[in-house]
Amino acid sequence: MSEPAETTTAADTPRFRYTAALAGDIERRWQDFWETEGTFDAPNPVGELADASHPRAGAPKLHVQDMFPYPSGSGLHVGHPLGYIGTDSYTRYKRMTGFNVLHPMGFDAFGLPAEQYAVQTGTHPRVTTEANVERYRAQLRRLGLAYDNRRTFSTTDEDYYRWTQWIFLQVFNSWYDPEQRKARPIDELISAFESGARVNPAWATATPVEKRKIIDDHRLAYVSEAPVNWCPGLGTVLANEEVTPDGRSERGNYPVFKRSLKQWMMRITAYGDRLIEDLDALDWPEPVKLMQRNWIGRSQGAHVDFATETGGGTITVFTTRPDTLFGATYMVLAPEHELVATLTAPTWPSGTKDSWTGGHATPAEAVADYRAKAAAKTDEERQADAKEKTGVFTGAFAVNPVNGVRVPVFIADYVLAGYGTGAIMAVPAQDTRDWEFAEAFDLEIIRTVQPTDGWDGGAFTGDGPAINSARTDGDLDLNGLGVADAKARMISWLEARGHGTGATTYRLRDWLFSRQRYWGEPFPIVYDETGLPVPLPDSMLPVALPEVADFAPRTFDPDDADSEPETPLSRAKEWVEVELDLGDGPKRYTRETNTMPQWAGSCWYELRYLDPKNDKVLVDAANEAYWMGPQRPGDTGGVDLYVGGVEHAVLHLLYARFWHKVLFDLGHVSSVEPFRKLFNQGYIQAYAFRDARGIAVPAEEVVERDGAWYHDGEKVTREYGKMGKSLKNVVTPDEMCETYGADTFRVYEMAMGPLDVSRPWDTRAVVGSQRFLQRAWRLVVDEETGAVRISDDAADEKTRRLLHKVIDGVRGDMEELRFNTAIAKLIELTNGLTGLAEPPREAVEPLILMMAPFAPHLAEELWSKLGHTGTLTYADFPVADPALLVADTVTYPIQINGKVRGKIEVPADADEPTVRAAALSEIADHLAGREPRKVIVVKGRMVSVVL
RNA sequence: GCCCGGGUGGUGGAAUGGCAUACACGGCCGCCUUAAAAGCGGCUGCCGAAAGGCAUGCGGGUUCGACCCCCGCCCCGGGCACCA
Repeated sequence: MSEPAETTTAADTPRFRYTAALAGDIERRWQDFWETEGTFDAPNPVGELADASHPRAGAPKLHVQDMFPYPSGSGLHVGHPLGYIGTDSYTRYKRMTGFNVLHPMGFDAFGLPAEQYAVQTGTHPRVTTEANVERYRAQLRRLGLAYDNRRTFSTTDEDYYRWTQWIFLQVFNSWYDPEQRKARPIDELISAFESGARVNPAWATATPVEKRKIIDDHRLAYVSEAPVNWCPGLGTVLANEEVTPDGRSERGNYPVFKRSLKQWMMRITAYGDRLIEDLDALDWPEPVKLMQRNWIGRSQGAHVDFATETGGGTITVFTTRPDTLFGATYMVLAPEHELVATLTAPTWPSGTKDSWTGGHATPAEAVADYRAKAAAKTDEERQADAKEKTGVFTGAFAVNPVNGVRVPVFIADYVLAGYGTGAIMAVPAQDTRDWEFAEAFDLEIIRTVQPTDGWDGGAFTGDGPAINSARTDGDLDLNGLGVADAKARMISWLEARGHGTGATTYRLRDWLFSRQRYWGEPFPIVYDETGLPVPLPDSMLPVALPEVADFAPRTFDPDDADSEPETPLSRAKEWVEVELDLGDGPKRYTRETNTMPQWAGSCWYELRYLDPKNDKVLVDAANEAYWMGPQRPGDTGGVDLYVGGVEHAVLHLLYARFWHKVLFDLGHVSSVEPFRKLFNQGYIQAYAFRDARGIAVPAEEVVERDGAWYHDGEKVTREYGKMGKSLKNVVTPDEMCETYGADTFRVYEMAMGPLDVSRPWDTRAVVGSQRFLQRAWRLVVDEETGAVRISDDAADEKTRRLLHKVIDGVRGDMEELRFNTAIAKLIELTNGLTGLAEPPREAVEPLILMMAPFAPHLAEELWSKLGHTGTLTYADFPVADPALLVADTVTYPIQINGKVRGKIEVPADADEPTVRAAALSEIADHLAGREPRKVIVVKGRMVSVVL
């Protein structure tokens, strides 16, 4: 390396001080070096990226990945790279401990903002997106992040989305076999129907088109006419996961309506059980696992059939508490339930209470009125009204199958059409909602579980012995059984008598997979004259996005629920209408004009990093097995460490797991899960300031005086939140690199707290990290002359002990991602060395190696100044000498009744009686002749005396 | 309402049963400087002149000893919310 260019600084700043300018010079040089040398290229076992001569070829592997960013137009602020710097520090450390490290970075570049910008300005989304990606690359490069640059891509690259489309075809060409609990090729289902191995009564007589429909209904990707979330304001439909609990779009906050529309779906529900069960094997934060469990919402219980008296058919309910069936005193259907019309009685039966009729003369009127009111309510209003139970009696009665008792049937909006069967048996004694309804409508309450002593009334949902739960004929008696046993007994009775079956239901719905947008992956699907979908062969991939004049989907008045989606691609007429030869000669086809949701590209990118140049397969089996395969029996495989924000807990992470499992079932990957270990980093937030009018003022211009804040002499108020343009509190990594240098910025971000904790940004405090690096620099370089001032003499005993204590501590911290405490220890070591006239090489070299993960440019520079050639990337991380970790003397604090009253220093190997005697003599004054009641000596720790 | 996570100096944080407040910021004092900045050194939990006392959200408990374990409560952040 060449000597640094002379830095221009104030006249009296020492010429060789580690200033921002010098740091910038060092950083640029090393970034160029790393890039030219391909320093961070990780060798694959096979293929184009294999390299048997690499220092880590064949070494134990480590695959660490960040959730890749969407490259937004405003670039990075200091909060964005927190996780990237964390994984970079960790992987640089692991490289030095012998691992072959894969740490790639890419860009999730399809998505709404580029499209909306395109709509406003007419700029093609590809142009905007590529410019943003270049800006991100430059910003990340400047931070010295050690990526394997051969493995980077954007999801918008044709080479990439070609494989996204290929995976879609895999999903489309599969069905889920519940017996084998896995996806299988659709051809196997067709063969099974043909041979009769699987019985489908309609198959034998079906026409070819009908057979296609039957098959299409089994595919894992399918078109369905079903209620979906239609968002007129965005002009597109949305997945359930993209709709907020108050019924609005997560992006844009527009109203969302339930509309029945023909859309692509993915059968993620088939994987509900496996998605829940396999969570147990993952090393993920518990809250994220819990959110996924809740979202999937598996509940186990039974379907129970209730006969109806009026000939309206059988009402099937789902219940998690079949044990309480003797306490079912009424039933409720969702207002939209299909049996409501046929059930509703012509007149009010005798015994109808006034409160049940809603003031109407006939059940039909009451039902019609209630249904109209319920339909008019938005989800939001429905929730707001949730406290008060409403409903009306249908005039119909059903028969409780367990004891033959007649129970009235109501409709009420507290029962949801979309969950279970849309109908419930109501057991007020054991269900809070049913209790509230029963009180409001004066219905009977029969306890079937004995509440605990002192229960003050209300529904009892806990465990207890069953009561009032026996048939008079002795055929069934649950009394005395606990809830679990009673459930099991009841289910077997229902099954034996044909009244019901054990059952499991899910809250999870199938994944709505099509969007009415331009900037997304086109579907590799065309439609023939039957209107049924036809998959394109692999040879026709990629299906490239066509050029269009107008990128916008048709949007509507956000409240216009009856509007119809219209896709941008449908306007590219010459693209949509196409002649193809799909095996039976050239024919006219119509292309699918929806595009895939933004999640598609991020559903599998962890796999493409493994083998990004491969144009034969998605990922070579040997490369996949090496980087992501299971490491031992029972292991799920997957990325060894995946770092990102908790906001993707159910969206991205659920979809990616689903796709990965399909690919596993079809034999394309050996790992069962995409991400073995997940880590949620915290957020860096910032203070923002507003003046008296409530307008945000530039945060950097605000000064603090006596606990108040002022801007231009005017008092302003402070708030805490995200960094953003509108709050005028954005701080960028570029500014930090300019003012302090990238290494200082990196050290500061890692030192300011644990990686998983959110915290406020404080530019003023960055100088502390710069001072640390300056002190370390000064250990090696004379600031005035630039000469290396290291001594080759042995370190003194004290220095040596400090060094090895720090090595030991830093290794432990690095393994556990405790970067803040690792840096604190490095600062202690540095401070311990700065006092020495000539710092010993023996201690300085390990210090530099240990600093390398956090301040890689500085470390490389000092390493070469100490006479080493090339990079330290693959140098060995220091190892502590165990002999130097045990002290030869130990200081024991002495407590009297829990308060420290003295200290003694004794040889480390002193036995207990010696320590005890020394301690008692030390505190003789405090004892004043009294005999201690008890003396506890904790070896190596302390002495506790009780008076 | 239910389920998670958290509450430690002026600030970010350290300590997972054994000397509470490591490390850093800020503040104060000093060195250097014509001066300022930068840099370097010292002090800095609170009360108190000191001796000493008091401090890890609040109240109890277990223990020789509790920020740490247990019980009850308060506050902050997040998730879910009529899911039968």
